[in-house]
Amino acid sequence: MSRGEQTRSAILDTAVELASQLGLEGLSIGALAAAAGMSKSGLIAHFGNKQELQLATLQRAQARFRASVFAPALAAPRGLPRLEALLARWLDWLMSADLPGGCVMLGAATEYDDRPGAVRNALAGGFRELRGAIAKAVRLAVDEGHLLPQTDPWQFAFELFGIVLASAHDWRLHADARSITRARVAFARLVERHSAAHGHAERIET
Amino acid sequence: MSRGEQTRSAILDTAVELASQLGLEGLSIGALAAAAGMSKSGLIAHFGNKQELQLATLQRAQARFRASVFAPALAAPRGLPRLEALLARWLDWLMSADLPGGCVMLGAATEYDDRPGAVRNALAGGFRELRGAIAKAVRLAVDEGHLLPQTDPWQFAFELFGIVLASAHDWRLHADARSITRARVAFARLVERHSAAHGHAERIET
DNA sequence: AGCATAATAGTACGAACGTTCGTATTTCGC
DNA sequence: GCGAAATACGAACGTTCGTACTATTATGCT
Repeated sequence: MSRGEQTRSAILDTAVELASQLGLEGLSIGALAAAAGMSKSGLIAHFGNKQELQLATLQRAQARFRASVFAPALAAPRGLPRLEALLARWLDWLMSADLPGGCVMLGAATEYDDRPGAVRNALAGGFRELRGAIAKAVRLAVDEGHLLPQTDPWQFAFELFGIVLASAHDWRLHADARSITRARVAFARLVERHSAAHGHAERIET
Repeated sequence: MSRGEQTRSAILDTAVELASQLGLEGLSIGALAAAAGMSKSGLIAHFGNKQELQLATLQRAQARFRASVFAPALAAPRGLPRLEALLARWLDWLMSADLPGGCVMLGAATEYDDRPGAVRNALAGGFRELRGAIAKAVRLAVDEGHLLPQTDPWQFAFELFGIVLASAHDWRLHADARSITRARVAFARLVERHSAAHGHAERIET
C-alpha cells in the first residue's frame, strides 16, 4: 500500500467517525481536515470532490458493517443460530462505543431518502443487499427446519429490521438500555411465532 | 390573531414543509425566507435566532402529528380499535403527500440523537410522550379484554414503533409500497400473539 | 544521487451561513 | 387622523462552505 493509499485509508477512518456524529452531509471537508491533521486541499485531493468523499466514507462504513456484523454471523451455523448471531452482532454494532454518533448508514438513510443521486443509490443498494441477505438467512432457517415452511422471509426480515430500528432509536435518543432487552424479547417472539413449537408450547417470560 | 402571529404561523407551515426535506438542521433561514417570500431579517425577527425557529418548527410538526394521527385515534373506541386506528393514521401520516420529505420528527431524531440541547430535549420529550400514550392505549386494550393481561405495554409499544420505523424506512428509501402491507401483517401478528384467541393461552373474560 | 512523480500545503474565489443594525413601512388603538 | 408600536426590509458583518489553481515538499525508482 502506497503512502497515498495509507493516508487515504486513515482519512476514511476519521471520516466514518465524524460522519457518525455529523451525518454524511454534515461532514465538512474543513472539519475532517482538522480532525485528520492536514489541510483541506491536501485532503480533498484524494477524492476529487465532496460527493466522492461521501461515497468513499459510506463504502468504508458499509465494509466495516460487513466485517463486524455480517461476516461473524455467517460464521455461525446456518439456521436459527445464524439469525441470533446476526441480531447480537447488529445490536453490538449499534451500541458500540467506537461509533460515537450511531450507525452511519442509518443516519444517512433519513438524510438521503429524498435526495436522489449517487449517495442515495449506494445507500439504498446497501440496505437492499442487507435485507436480501437476511431473507436468505431466514430461508436457510426454514430449510433447516428451525422455522415453519410458510414463513415469508421478506416479512421476517422486515420485522427484524424494525426491531433493530426501534432499538437503535431508544438507545440513541433516550439512552435507554432496556432497548437491548426489548429487542431480544421481540426477536424471540418473532422466532417463536414462526417455529414448529408454536401453538403447543411455552410462553416467554419477560 | 394579530398580523405578526399570522405570518409567523404561515412561516412555520413553510418551515415544516422545508424541514421535512432538508432536515431540521439543514433548514436555513435564507432558504426559508425565499420560500416564504420575505427577507431573512424580517423572518428571523419572529423567532430571535435559528434555534428558536427550529424549536417552533418542531412544535408545529408535533402539533400536526397530534392532530392528524393521535386525536383521530383517540376518537376510536378504546382497546383494539384504537390501536388499529393509531397504526392506520400513523402510516397515512408517514406516506402522506403533503410531507414530501418524510416525518420531521423521525428525521430530526437521527440528526439530534447525539447533539445535546433544547432541540434534542424537545424531540426526546415528544417521543417519550408518544410512547407513553401508546403504552396507555395498550393498557386500555388489556383492560377491555382485547389483549392478554400479561401483555407488557412498553414492550408492545416498542414493537409497534419498530414496525412503523421499518415501514417508513422501506417507503422512503426504497419507495416500496409493500411496506404498508408488511406493517399491517406485522401488527396483526403482534396483536394475535397477545390476544386471548392465541393458541395456548388462558382466557380472562368468562 | 538524481529526477520524475506523487503528495501535501497554501491561497484565493464566490456563495451561503446566522446574526445584527438602522431604517422604512404598515398596522392599530386612541 | 395621529402617533406609537409592530412589522418588514436591505445591507453588512465575520465565518464557513466546496472548489480551483499554484507552489512546495516528500517519495520511490533507476
